[in-house]
Amino acid sequence: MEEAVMSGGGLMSSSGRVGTKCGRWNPTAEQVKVLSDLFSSGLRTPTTEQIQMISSHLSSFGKIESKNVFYWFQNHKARERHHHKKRRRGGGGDLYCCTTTALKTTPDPKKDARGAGEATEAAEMVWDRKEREIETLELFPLSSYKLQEEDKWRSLRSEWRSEMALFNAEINDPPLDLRLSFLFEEVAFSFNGGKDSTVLLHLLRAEYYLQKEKTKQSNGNQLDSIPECRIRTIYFETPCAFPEINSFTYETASNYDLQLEIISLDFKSGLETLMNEKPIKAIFLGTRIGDPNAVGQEQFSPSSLGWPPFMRVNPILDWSYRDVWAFLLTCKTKNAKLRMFLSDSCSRVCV
Amino acid sequence: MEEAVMSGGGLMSSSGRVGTKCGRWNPTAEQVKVLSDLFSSGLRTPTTEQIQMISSHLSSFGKIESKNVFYWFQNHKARERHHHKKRRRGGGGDLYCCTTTALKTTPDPKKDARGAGEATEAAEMVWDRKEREIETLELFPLSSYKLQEEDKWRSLRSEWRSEMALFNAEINDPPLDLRLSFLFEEVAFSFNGGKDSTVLLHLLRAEYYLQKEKTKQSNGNQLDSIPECRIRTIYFETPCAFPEINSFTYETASNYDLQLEIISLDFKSGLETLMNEKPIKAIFLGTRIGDPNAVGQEQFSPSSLGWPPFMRVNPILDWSYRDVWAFLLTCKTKNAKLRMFLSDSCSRVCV
DNA sequence: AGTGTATGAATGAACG
DNA sequence: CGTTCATTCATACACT
Repeated sequence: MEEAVMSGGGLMSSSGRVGTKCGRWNPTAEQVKVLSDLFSSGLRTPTTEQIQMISSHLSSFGKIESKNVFYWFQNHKARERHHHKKRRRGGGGDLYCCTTTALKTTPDPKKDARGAGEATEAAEMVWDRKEREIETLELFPLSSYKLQEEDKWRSLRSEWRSEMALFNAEINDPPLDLRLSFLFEEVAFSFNGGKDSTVLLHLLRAEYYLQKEKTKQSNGNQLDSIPECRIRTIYFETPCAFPEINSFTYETASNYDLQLEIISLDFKSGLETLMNEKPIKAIFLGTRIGDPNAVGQEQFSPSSLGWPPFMRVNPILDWSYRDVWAFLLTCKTKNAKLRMFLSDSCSRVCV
Repeated sequence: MEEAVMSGGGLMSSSGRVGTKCGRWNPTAEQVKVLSDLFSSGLRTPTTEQIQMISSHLSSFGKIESKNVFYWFQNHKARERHHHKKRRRGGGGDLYCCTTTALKTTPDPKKDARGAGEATEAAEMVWDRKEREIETLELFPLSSYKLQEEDKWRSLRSEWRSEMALFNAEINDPPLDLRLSFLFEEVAFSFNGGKDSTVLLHLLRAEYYLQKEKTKQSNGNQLDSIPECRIRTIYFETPCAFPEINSFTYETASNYDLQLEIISLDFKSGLETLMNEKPIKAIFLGTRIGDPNAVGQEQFSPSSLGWPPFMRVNPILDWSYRDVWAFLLTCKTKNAKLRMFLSDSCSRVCV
């Protein structure tokens, strides 16, 4: 009984759809988020071109066809209307009648819970295009930071770790692990000279060297020196930036041997150009909660529509201002001397 | 965590859902019965209006929303189809393959069992809108009949009681207890002059006085006389009734000081009018198994769709014809002289 | 306490 | 565009 009835299609790459039978499209959490955002922005019946755009945009977050987008909007629209009708009529003296549309367009609380629960799972799927045997990198909680002054760090790290644990316990978000090979292949890092992205830079470098060391030891190869961390670094050069920021950025880049890829004018098309040269699946960002463009973002958030499709990864999204400062001071970063110049309005990029 | 996420609406009566977390709709046995009846009557995809009607009708038996009704029919239909398919396909050499549709439209044997098992529990919940400390009235088995000739009664009662016990054992239906205060508040009695409803009248009066006596004794108040039993009595006056029935009905009513509320033409709207004046949660009926309108009814059966919502209570549903006669003869009711005029087709009312 | 079944809820895919 | 079908997820409950 219970045969795999469908799957009439030919040989499609065994997309690691988790528990589902793959008979039909199963949107990832990111795809749903983009679609919902568009819907709540007012989009109801996208044109064919729009459907094409959205579909190709979303294809970065998982298997998808145009018709899926088409059906999604059609269903969502119809069900919104249906609910409205039911609300209006059944609104007699009954239980649920409040909340016009807003509550309905945003996913149900229950679905939210589900989405949160599956977030990492879905995010993992995006990375999960390659083999599994590779060592992983735990970003939450921070596993270790061996670059320097490891001892001074320990207290702070335990403090953070407890914060993380609390946070994770609250949102039921287990540590995210990313795979190093992918991390340094199709992933970029957005550096803007600000405190937050500097923190992120150190985190990435720390993890890089930590993992490299592990690999080296397990290989028994003690002679080769660890190659420098050369994560692809993108600098969105804002005209409003203070000169010090720019100079600090370049200085830092040379300090850490970063190959800055500078985008100055049109961020979107500039990024597109970069991604055409070499694909980018995800970009690490120093966004923190409270940032103007952090609204609606989570640790993993698909890029907004209109932008090239990629995953925005915000590892320090939940870091507090104090965390950042403690981190940087402990790191004795040059960044400290620039603190009076940094303002929130200029220190963020990318959407 | 795990708040009661939904029920965005305001103050809803704390629907005393038993063990469930109320996360989702949990239909009562009455609601399921109505829905199943409608389904087995052929209804598969009710229109929006029908859904509204059904929903508001069922809201008298417990918390319910329109979407619950919608989903219920959708699921029921789909699962019926699914089972059909499985039957057809898996017809290989397996256990159960016979019985085309007929068996499926009627509720599953297992579901039947559950329904029976929960019937009293759910019914109790309907009554359970008030406190619990009040004395209860056992209708099954008949607890006592102290009006008159108690002695002559005893044999018959024990006989009945054994029948009841057998019956109860078979359908696993423990004695139903109703609460007096509710019984004589939002409950009415349908009297039609027939033997059965006359029996029921005596039973109700008997229980009334019995309980009153108990209360009086426990209060130590021996002086006050017990007030007359004034249960609300509804008479559905059928034009086809023999003149003798009508006259007997009125005579009986005056004998027992009943305030007859007469409904003659349109039963439904007439009943609605009555219920608007003073709400009626349940109506006692003299329906017995074998009556034309007894099909599908149980001791507690929600009113049919199209009727105002109330609970039909059929205390003597399982009484035999002989039981009724024995009862009435022993009671020396005037009813006896009318026996030749009563026909089944004219002696039933209410659905 | 784990397991299976029944079923409420949701939603993708389509039909007319 | 409203409606309906098919499939799947999630949960309550029963059984052992």
